[in-house]
Amino acid sequence: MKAKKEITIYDIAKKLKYSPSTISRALNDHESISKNTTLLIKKVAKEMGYRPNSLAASLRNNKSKTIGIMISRINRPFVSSLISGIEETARKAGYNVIISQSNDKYENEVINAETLYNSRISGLIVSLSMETRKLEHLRRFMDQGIPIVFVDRVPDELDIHKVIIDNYTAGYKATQHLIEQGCSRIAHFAGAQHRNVYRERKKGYLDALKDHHLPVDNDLIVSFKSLSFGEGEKATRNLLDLPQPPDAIFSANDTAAVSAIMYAKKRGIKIPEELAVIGFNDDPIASIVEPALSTVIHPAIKMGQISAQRILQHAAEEDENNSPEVTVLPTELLIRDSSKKKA
Amino acid sequence: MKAKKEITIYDIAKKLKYSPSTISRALNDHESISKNTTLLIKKVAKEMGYRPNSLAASLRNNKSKTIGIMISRINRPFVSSLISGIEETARKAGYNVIISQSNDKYENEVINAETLYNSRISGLIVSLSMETRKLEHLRRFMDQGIPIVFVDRVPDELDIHKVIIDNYTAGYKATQHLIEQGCSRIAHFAGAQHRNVYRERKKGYLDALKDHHLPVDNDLIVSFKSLSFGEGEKATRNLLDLPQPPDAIFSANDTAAVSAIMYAKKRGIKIPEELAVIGFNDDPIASIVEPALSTVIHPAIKMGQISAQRILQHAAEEDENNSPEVTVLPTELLIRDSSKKKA
DNA sequence: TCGTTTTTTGCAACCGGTTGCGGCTCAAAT
DNA sequence: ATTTGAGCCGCAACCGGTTGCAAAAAACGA
Repeated sequence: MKAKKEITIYDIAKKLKYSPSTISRALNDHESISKNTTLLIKKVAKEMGYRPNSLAASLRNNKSKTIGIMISRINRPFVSSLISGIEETARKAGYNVIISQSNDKYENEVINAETLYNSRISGLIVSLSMETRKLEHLRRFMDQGIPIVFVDRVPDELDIHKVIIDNYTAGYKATQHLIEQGCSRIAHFAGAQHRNVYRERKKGYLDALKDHHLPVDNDLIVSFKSLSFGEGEKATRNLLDLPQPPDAIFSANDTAAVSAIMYAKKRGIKIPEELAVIGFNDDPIASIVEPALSTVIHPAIKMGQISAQRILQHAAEEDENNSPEVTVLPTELLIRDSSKKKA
Repeated sequence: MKAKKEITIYDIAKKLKYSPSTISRALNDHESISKNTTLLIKKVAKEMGYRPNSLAASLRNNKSKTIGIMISRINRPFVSSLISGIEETARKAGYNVIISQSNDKYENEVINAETLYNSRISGLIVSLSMETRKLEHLRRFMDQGIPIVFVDRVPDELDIHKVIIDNYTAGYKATQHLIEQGCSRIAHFAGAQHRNVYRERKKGYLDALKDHHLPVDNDLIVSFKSLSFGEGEKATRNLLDLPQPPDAIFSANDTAAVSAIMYAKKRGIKIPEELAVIGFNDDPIASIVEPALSTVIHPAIKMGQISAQRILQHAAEEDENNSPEVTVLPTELLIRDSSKKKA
């Protein structure tokens, strides 16, 4: 249990009769150190088993090679894939990733922001909690020039970095697909409307109806709090009990869509003949439910990769030409059996 | 973009005419500082907007308040729940969590271990990659007295901290349940046998058969590489093509179990009448597939919480009475329709 | 009142890299 | 021979807390 002494640059310096500054510079490939010395120092460093103390460097630079992530909850398919993408690219660049969950509570997000700030992260990737409406808790990062990239659930502000999908078009296409299958009373499971993703999906839905001269029936638009399984069942029951029940549902997520399918089947409703269903996300459950759920593919891992790249790229540039970039990734409609009325 | 100056303990010291040492001690509730001064200092610190620079403290202590996690892949239901539990308890204690994925490659695990080590984490939680057979890459942590807690996929060594479930009993009970349903030719989808979890589940399966005087037929035991959906389908096909096909399957995970159900149904096999199926993990897909999959519940979040607590507790104790603890959590058999032959 | 104990606080070194600025060396230019 | 300058490298301060040891202050006892 004796803690073996760590090798420092001072040890290398002493051994090689160089100054610590030279060792430091050599290890960082500083140009003002000759090729030969650099090579020698690196060789000896390796031999001695030197490993850099990133804490010391971080302290000096007041910046740790770490990317912070703020998300709602890790154990959701979309989120964990997102993180997976971030972690992968961050690590390749020698960055660590630290994670904080808000559990969709604004309050937690504020606390986590503070903690992450104190950790001197060099960049922050945020997918907003369901509750969040203000960005005050993130102001500090901006003031300090710490790059923030918003991903998926982003604020409406314009001059910020975003990595999103085209929710509007996805919603439009999903609805249009249902219309093309011959559906005319299409219900929509809508998420919280102050979150861009759900608002855009709904807008796409509405415009698709409009463009195809279908009436908008507010009874068919259900506002969800969390798009959970239970909520989905209840909503489906209400819809099916309507005097004129819908002949299709476009749900803003897969969980609710699957619950609709399962509940409707229990009632003896034929899917997709009597009720076509399409979801959003392509969660694993989408391909398991029967009939398999048509859905919109969300490039979660890629979104994570791109978000991380933005941070890394910002960290690499010494000057701060921070023109906020908005990246919109394409989605894809994945048609399975739950919406395929025509052969 | 002007980086506002951070408040340090020196600023507080100057303002209050105390020395930085006193400030530092007061903020850490050091006993040798009088109650009054402590209170005063804390008040002023708050007023001035002081926030501790954990990097500096970490450097001095050569230990950052950070827990490292090594797992295979984040985007798997069990793993993301595990992390969720770790993150939650770690954060409550003021610790950060940094994550590294091995993608089930030993090579990556080695690299990640090195990176985490260099980050001066104060503890490490590890669920081994599928490939890992040696622990050399973790030796460094042990030598430095950095606590390691293994979770779920753990090594066979005895004198280490482990948080696991009783895979043997779970496997035994799952198999026994199938036997009680009247099944006599029970197949097993087994995972890599050098990983404790899969080995134990198989042992439970074998012992259950033995105890109920059922023969062990090696044709009915399929060795999987990764227990994936594709592998599951193929294995099921082979089993059903057998002269004497099985009347039940106990799969070491849900993915393969679900694939078996779906494939068998496609062949017109009745579940559970002709083929009873039981899985492991209770992934979301388990409750979606039809008939719903019986499975073994894995307390993933709790496992994460306990693992984190172990680390925190070790960090709290100044003396190192490191008697390795092994925590075995109970599992529960969740009987759904896929295995319910009798009413 | 004065020495002794206990409490409270300060000094200064330390953790391990990083970096502005200045110095030294040696070759090319004048 | 002297100047100039490019190439290499070292000095020393710095990042912001932490802590052993000693000193100062307060409390106590005789």
